[in-house]
Amino acid sequence: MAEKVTSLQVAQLAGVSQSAVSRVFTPGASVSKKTEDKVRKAATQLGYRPNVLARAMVSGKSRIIGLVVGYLDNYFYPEALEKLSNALQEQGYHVLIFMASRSAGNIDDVMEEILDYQVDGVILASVPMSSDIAMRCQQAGVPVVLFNRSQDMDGITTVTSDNYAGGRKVAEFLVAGGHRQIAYIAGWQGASTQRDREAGFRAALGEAGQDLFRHDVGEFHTEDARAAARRVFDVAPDDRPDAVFVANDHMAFAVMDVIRFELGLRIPEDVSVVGYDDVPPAGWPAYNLTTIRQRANLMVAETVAALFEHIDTPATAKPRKVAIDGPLVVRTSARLPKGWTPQRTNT
Amino acid sequence: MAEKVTSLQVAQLAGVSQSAVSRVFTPGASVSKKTEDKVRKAATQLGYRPNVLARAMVSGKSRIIGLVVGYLDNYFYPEALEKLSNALQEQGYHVLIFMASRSAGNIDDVMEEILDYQVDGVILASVPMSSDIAMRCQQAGVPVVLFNRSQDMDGITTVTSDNYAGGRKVAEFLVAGGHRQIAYIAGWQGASTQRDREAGFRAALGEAGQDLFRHDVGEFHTEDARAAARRVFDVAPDDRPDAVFVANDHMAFAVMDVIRFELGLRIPEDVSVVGYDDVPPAGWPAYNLTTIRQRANLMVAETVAALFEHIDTPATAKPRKVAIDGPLVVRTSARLPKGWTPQRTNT
DNA sequence: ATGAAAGCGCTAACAA
DNA sequence: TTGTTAGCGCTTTCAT
Repeated sequence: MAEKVTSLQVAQLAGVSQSAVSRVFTPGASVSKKTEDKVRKAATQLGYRPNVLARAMVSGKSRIIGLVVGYLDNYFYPEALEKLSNALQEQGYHVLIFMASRSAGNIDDVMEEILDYQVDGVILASVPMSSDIAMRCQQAGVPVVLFNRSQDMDGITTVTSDNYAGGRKVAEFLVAGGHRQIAYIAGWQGASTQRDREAGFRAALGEAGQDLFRHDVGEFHTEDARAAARRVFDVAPDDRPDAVFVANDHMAFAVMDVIRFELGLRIPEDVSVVGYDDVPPAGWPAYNLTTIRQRANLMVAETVAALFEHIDTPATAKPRKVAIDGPLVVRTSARLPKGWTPQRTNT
Repeated sequence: MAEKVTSLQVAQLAGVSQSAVSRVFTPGASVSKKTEDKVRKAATQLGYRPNVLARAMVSGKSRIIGLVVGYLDNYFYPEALEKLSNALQEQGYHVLIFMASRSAGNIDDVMEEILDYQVDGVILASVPMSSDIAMRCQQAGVPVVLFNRSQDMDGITTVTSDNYAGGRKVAEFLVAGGHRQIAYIAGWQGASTQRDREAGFRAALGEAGQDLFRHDVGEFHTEDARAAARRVFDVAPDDRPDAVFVANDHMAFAVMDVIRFELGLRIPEDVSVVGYDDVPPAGWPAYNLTTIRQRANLMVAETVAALFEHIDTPATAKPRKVAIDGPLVVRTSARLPKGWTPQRTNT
């Protein structure tokens, strides 16, 4: 079992000073080709690799990014997590995960813990009380960016899709499709994503001269969404909405299941359904859900860029609110306005 | 912005030595009640928290567990990741994520990186070449456990569901259901999970006097599974299997979609489909997939327990292969043998 | 029970 | 370009 190899051992084998070894492994340090060769040879021979923790102690940079995530039920998050982690890895950073959800009682504890690791930055994804936590980080001098949550509070960088515009697009699409009794099933009201989607949706509906026909809340949870769907659709035919915008795909699947399999209604003939996120199952033929795409790649790229900006140039980096436009992906869960055609399935 | 507070500052404020402060924050050290009170008071006042990295340097324990994961497409992994992270957090450990998949070209690089962080242990989940990597860890003196992968190689602790037994159960269920032309759609052959499921399935089929009617490979990927489904089912009715066991749920959804929506066949009247994993969408009414449940909670508990055993008592901990039995969850995607009833949906 | 002192493995001035 | 030196913040003997 290969024991720990230190830079000192490498130095001795190579016949140079310990600092010479350090320099070889420090990008941008000045070492002669000859020394470098000797050191690399010795290092390889011994299987030496610099100790990240020791380096972090003295340099103050751990190359660790804390990622706080509430839950992974919504399949948008596994995707985002994977991309985030990959993007960070490419920059030589790594992700320390903190589940802020269930068991982990106190979110404050989680924050303490995360700061104990001297992380270089923090990404908050789908976390309740994001703003409080974000402030704590700021105060501790740790750069933060909120992923898929925005906050009124200034001074915090946030990256989201353009939820307001997305909500508008859905309303316009549904109105163009000839719907006149349009319902909305909301997510958790504490989430800015939910509020913005609803606001955009209502605004565009209003401009088209329509009011929301029905409103209910699914809290972003499957079971709550199911219950909401029953309240909204298990009614006399005349009271039934002819279309529903569900605040995210995760809930939309549950809503579709209730509509089709419990109530025996047809989609989209009896009811049009539109979701938000475009997670993979939305493209599965069993759902074929028309939905707003959240462009995870772009959101991740912006998040990482903003975070590094704050890390590298804390003085000049200013907080910004990035909202990335997402297209409406037209499939078959909602009636098509004239002239529209659905996208090919499973792209 | 609160600057870093050191134990020395706390010591000075409390009027004690720096070591006293250290002892207060070291479980099981000997400090008088009086000293402890003074220190805690000063610590709270200053907002002091021990620096995990510095502690790791001297103690040699980072309280970081490296989690290497190949991909998160299969929705079993987000669930496992969440539970794993929670379980570890409860023990005061945290998870450093390494995506071993796509972009990250060389898996060896990933391993180097992970060891650079002086992790106390490594969990490998769904990683190609697991055994090589695991050996590398062992050699570096870092405890490893393979999650949801097993290896012939001795000396490595692995935790899986009992894939062989699971495969058997499916075969027995399908045979009891009166099927006589039973197909199998395999996952990636490099995965022990795939091999064991297939082996168990074939064995029980053989004991019932049946041969596999058709065999194809879906590689655990949606698109490959779809293609396999077409090859297997888009044939003359007599050549068509009357049942198929798909190596995991993720592929089973794709297979069901092809069978129902491309080929217009009915499930389970024309074809019975059984999967493996029991991920959440399996319980969604649009699929209602009969499948073997992987008990994530148990698997996680065993994984964490085994890992800590190796960390805490490296001398006496011996490698073991844990295989956790998983029940067949009977839903409606496969014809019921006499006397069987489907479980309630969405449990 | 407590303090002093010696590092953990490394980077970053500072000289040379 | 290179070696020497001084720590980073903490735990852990070793005395007291």
